[in-house]
Amino acid sequence: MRPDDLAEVRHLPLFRDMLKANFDALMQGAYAQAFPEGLELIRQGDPADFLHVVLEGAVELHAGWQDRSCTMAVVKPVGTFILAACIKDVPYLMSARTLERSRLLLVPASDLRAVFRRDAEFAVSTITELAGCYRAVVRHAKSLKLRNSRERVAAYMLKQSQLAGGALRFTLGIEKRLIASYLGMTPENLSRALKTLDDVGIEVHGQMVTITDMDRLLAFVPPDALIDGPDAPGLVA
Amino acid sequence: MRPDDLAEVRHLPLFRDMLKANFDALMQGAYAQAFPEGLELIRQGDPADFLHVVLEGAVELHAGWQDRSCTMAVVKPVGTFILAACIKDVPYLMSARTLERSRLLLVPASDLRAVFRRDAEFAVSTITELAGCYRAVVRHAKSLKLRNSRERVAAYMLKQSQLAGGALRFTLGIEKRLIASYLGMTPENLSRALKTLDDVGIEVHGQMVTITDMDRLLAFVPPDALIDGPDAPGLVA
DNA sequence: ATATGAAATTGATATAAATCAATGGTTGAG
DNA sequence: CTCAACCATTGATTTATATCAATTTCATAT
Repeated sequence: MRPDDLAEVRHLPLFRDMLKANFDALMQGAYAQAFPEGLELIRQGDPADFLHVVLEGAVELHAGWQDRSCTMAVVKPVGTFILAACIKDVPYLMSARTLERSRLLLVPASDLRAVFRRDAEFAVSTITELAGCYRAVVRHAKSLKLRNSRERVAAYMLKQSQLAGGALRFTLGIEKRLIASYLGMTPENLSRALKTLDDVGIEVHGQMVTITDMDRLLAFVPPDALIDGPDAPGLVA
Repeated sequence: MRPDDLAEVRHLPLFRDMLKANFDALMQGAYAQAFPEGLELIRQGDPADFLHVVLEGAVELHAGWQDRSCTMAVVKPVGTFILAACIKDVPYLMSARTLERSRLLLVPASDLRAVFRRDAEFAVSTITELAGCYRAVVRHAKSLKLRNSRERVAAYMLKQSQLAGGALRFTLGIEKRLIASYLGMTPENLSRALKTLDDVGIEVHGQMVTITDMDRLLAFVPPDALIDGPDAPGLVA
């Protein structure tokens, strides 16, 4: 594991407030590893052995039932995933696969549980991180239940624009089929929705998104801090 | 606040492992109060001042956007809600209203935050509680994305049967319009879905549900521990 | 460059679900 | 007991979305 990785991990909200000795102990048992694109890192139902931290690349969290599956989130550097399962020592609810070549830090779940019992600051950070994750999923569920697919797409684009620093022009960064699945619709439906969204000020060509009329976009999907608000760090989709 | 309430609260997973002194201190600042039916206890967007514990009655958590709204959960005794907002000291993502006359325990959020900083056991309990809440919402989102409305209804009935100790006959306990909203569908659609579900072994008359053919029901919605698994205590719908 | 395979788009159609409208049933207040 | 209000149901219809099928586009490996 590279020293600058260590520094970056140390700066994560989850790790930055804990005692140095405890951080070092955690990292002692952890290891960084590179994985090729398309690798299934964990499968839903597996026992939760490691907290995963994305150092480089991108990881898709997805879930399946019967023969169906859907994208639940995409995590980019520097974000963590499956903290909750590790803490409760129960099976993962979601699977994870690399979307590109990725480097991950794997922190043994048992170490995690041991450390937050003796480091109050780390316990507080864990609480805050989990609360953030919880709220992110609640927002996702609200979006699914309160908006139709066209509105979800528009809100998604608006949010990506904000993540890009308010740019009116940005690239999507992930495949449209993943966005579609994340937003709870088919790729065909997303494609059609995007075409009709020029009515409200969004134009998309390939990976490039241009917001041609922010006022109309804002009128169409009034952004709501209680749905579109800031997520946990590293959580892209 | 009644002594037996106190005992019941003390037995909650969230509170049972903390030091007695700290529990007493928390309860010192807390107060129990009865509310009439249909009262809006909190509104989404409000600052999070109190952790709520349902001692008696039932509380609906719901969310709104534009002119729409939907039920996100129903909490019955003895369950807590809006822990995450209290911890992060940020606005509530959901509103809450009493479904019937209810008695609640209100614990000041600031006390909460102070106590888990000095009581490691309480911090661990909070972590575990939050992880459970997180997983409950993830399951809800998975259900919304992976199942159609008929399947969600069938799975809901199956789960209620299990909550009723595996009974093949049980009462719903909440209004159908709430169930519909919770499951992400209209009341009309729920009504129709229920009628067609006799095909797979479910019959509903009023509030009474009878599972007439468990095998067929299980074949139709193979229950999945990663979706239908046990929720946080007190979380009914 | 060209061939290959996956993603994205497009069109046609089917299905699921929402909406609108009307009716019947239940509950609680007076 | 009767009425009013709300919930639940039912039917007719519209709308949203999924599905199926066929191209086209794009990225990549050869």
